[in-house]
Amino acid sequence: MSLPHAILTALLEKPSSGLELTRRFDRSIGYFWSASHQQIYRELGKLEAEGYIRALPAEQPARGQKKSYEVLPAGRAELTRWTAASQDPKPLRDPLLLRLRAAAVVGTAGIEADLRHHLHLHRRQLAEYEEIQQRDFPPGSHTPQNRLQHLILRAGIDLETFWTRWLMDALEEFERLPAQDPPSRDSTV
Amino acid sequence: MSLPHAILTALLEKPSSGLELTRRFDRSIGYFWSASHQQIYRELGKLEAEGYIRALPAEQPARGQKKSYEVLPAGRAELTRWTAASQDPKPLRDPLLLRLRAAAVVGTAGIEADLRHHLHLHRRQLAEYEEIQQRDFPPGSHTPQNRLQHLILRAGIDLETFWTRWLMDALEEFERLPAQDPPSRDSTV
DNA sequence: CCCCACATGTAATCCGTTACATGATTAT
DNA sequence: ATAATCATGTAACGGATTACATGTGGGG
Repeated sequence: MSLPHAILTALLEKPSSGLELTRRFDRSIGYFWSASHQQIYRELGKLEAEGYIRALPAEQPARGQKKSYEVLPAGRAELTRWTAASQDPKPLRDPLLLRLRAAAVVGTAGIEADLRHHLHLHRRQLAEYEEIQQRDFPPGSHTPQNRLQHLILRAGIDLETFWTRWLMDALEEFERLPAQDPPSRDSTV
Repeated sequence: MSLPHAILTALLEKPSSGLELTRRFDRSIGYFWSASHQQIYRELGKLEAEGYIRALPAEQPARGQKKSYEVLPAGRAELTRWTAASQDPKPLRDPLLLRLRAAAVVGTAGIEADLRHHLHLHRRQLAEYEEIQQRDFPPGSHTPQNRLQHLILRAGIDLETFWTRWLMDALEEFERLPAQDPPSRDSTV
């Protein structure tokens, strides 16, 4: 149940139309909560029906016309409630680690190239975060709001740093590994 | 599309019944790909229908009776194919970071206790991983298979280490923060 | 005999993804 | 006029979660 609250947060920061939200979910907020435009439009409809947001009164009927939304008091209250409520962290779910585990059983053929690909993408993301850090959080800029935002960004930076290092480790391990492909302790195949 | 492959991997390691798989998904494999028993039973049905696995012939008809499965050659082939195929990493999705961002808008009241709770859980998970490391990967035990498994475990350890550190950082930040709750630059509420 | 744990499932709902549809505006 | 682009949606599907249902076997 996070998407509606992500949208409420974005709309509080700045009232927007569906497409503008979609754009913003490709940057800032999307760095840790992505969403497609279909999800966003559907959710905007629900939020409006529940009385959490409303369309800005600019008299646009329907399709093809821009339609901006703003948060109503009930929406802000709901977001406040959700922010303060306790939630358990979800267990980790990572396809790449799963694939490595599978590779330990059926052989590592082909996986190395993909590790390189992942490494490339994580490096790029890390560079993007570091650019943002230099631009938006120069040393000595700390209002309370800034501190929180910077804390969030640092999580992103540290996570990408972890993945980058771990993937380099993994690739090193693979180079040292005998290139044998299927361990095949199971010879029935 | 990872669950069926997680199940195939688990069944290759050891033929099992649905409940046994559920148990194993609460430990080892579940550390990076969790699944409920409902998901597992449904998926076992599909995998059997597709000819990837079969029930071990022990003549059990239906409900209440144990029913074990083993992987067929087609299943192993499919797992091999999937392991080698390239996949893009999914963008990060983390409700806690989202909540912090929301807190920067509607106030940080109540969130600190939950950060402590998360910290506790991550510390516990880290301790569990480290125990496994000492038990299963003592220094000097490196068959190729072991190296891969250890690599995967190290990812878990490093991730939990990251979260533990980051949460301690965050809590420190909160203590330094003025205890004001709603920044409320928006006074229309 | 009854209850509980073991074991296997079904049903309803929600969320996310993919593909497609439609209207309005602007440039050529 | 027409094509491209902006903008808002619909429909269909599949995976995950939650709640519930059903049957077996053993201990008290």
